Amino acid sequence: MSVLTSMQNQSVAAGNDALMPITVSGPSFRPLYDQIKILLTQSLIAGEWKPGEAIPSEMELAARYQVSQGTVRKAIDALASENILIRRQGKGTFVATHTEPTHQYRFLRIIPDKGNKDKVHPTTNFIDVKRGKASTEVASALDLKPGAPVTAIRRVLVFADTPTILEEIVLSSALFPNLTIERIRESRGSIYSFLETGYGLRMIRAEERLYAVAADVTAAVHLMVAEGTPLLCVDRIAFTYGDKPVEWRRGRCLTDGYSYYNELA
Amino acid sequence: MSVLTSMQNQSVAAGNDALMPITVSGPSFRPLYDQIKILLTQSLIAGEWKPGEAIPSEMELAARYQVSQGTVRKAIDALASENILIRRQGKGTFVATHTEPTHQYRFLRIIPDKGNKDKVHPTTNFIDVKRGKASTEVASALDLKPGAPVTAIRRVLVFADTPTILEEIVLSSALFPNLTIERIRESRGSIYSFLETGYGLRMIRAEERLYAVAADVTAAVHLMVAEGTPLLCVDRIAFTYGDKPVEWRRGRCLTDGYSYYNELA
DNA sequence: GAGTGGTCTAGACCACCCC
DNA sequence: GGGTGGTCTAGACCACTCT
Repeated sequence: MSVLTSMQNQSVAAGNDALMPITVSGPSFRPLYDQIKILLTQSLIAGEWKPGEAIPSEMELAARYQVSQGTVRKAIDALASENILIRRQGKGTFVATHTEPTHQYRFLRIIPDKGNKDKVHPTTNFIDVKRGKASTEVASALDLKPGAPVTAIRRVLVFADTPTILEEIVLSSALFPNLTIERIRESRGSIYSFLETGYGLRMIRAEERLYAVAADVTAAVHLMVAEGTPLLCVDRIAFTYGDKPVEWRRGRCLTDGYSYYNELA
Repeated sequence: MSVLTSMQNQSVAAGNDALMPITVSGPSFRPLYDQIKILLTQSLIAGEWKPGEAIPSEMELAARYQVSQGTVRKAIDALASENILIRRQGKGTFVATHTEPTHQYRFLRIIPDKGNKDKVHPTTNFIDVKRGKASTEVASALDLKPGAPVTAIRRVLVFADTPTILEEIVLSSALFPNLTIERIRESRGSIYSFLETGYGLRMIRAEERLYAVAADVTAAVHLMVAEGTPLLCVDRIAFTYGDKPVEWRRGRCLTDGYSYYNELA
């Protein structure tokens, strides 16, 4: 017995007068594939399928939700286009992960000015990891109370031997306990891949705001430029399932030979 | 007689031994809906349907290309997701246009820091429109010979009485003859809407590169700030149908109360 | 060969818009 | 009421992957 309400009654085989026409459709109408998309998302939140794992086949899901394969397909298509699931023909559909090399630096948009939009993978120098209280800015971004305990990571990304980005990353200490510089370092990967394996929280989406600032003393020192040098500042809020904000980040970037690349459609 | 090659033979009605199995499928396989997408794009390039107009209904197109409605649907879905076509339930499918108020500033990503991501529509002050020769940078961006004749437009976008963006827009004079400040001014709309109505060329996509610079004298004067003020520099190349680059643009933006907003997925 | 995702079809019906 | 896009189904077949 399905809990879902469909646009159509399943009166395809005519003469089925016994069935209640459930086409309430009511004030707010939700397509079936949308409801299934929500159910799938809930299973992802609940951890029924973990990052990297395969979800059940389309046929199995169709049977589970009592809908046709095509409807399941449409739900999966939507999640795949949001980079939450990954389809692989002949193999199955998988929960996306930041651990794969391909998705390692998925959110990094800084690329060299020359050289055909190829990303250059940076190396990372950690500065420190400190515990502190959330500023009002961070608190409102992460839906925390001002002053809530947070952990701040500072690091420098080095592109081809040039220190290029000074980053400050802030996470709720409640959500991510026991964050230490050693644990992050030994994970050897992106921060997101570390948070995924270490805390089971996957980032699926982010919002960024870009603006220009002059380098202060700290930035000047770490990026080895003169104080006052114009820097590209990138503020980011990253979200997990259910649009829950879990990371705040500010990167200050030396755009000398590098730039932030974006496509508009 | 269809020119298209399908994945399946239309041997649905069995016992059709006379038909040649066209399933060459060969080395490079192209889904039917992809081929139809290309045909639709060609019709758009040819100007068979102009911006703002409706294209034929899905049923008509299915009949024209000798495929099912579902296949046409998938082709249109792809074009709609690229903002090339716009679907309107109950009315039809339309060729997207920059003339509509909704799409007026589709490529503008600068929004106020406060106020929930609402775009503020700027007013425009034109500085000058000059003819000149393409620099090597512009020439390579627009696929022109270095030194080819171009027209450069300079203007300032004003947000809430604050001059915020100084823009330089470069277009091939061959493609866009007789560009004058008067014609642009009297068109009263975005540049892209003007180019669309005046020259029939529609921008469908753009690439941007962002970086930080210090304000030079010109920028300082027009944006009314001190020389050396950090500015967000946005270089853009805009493309028409067939990925043909037709506009080069550099905007220098005072990010004081405003920032460049971007979503990552 | 069995299983998975991917394509294509034909047909029924719903929601929306306009006459 | 008739047209358009939107949803949903059932079924056939293709392409890919692994065993």
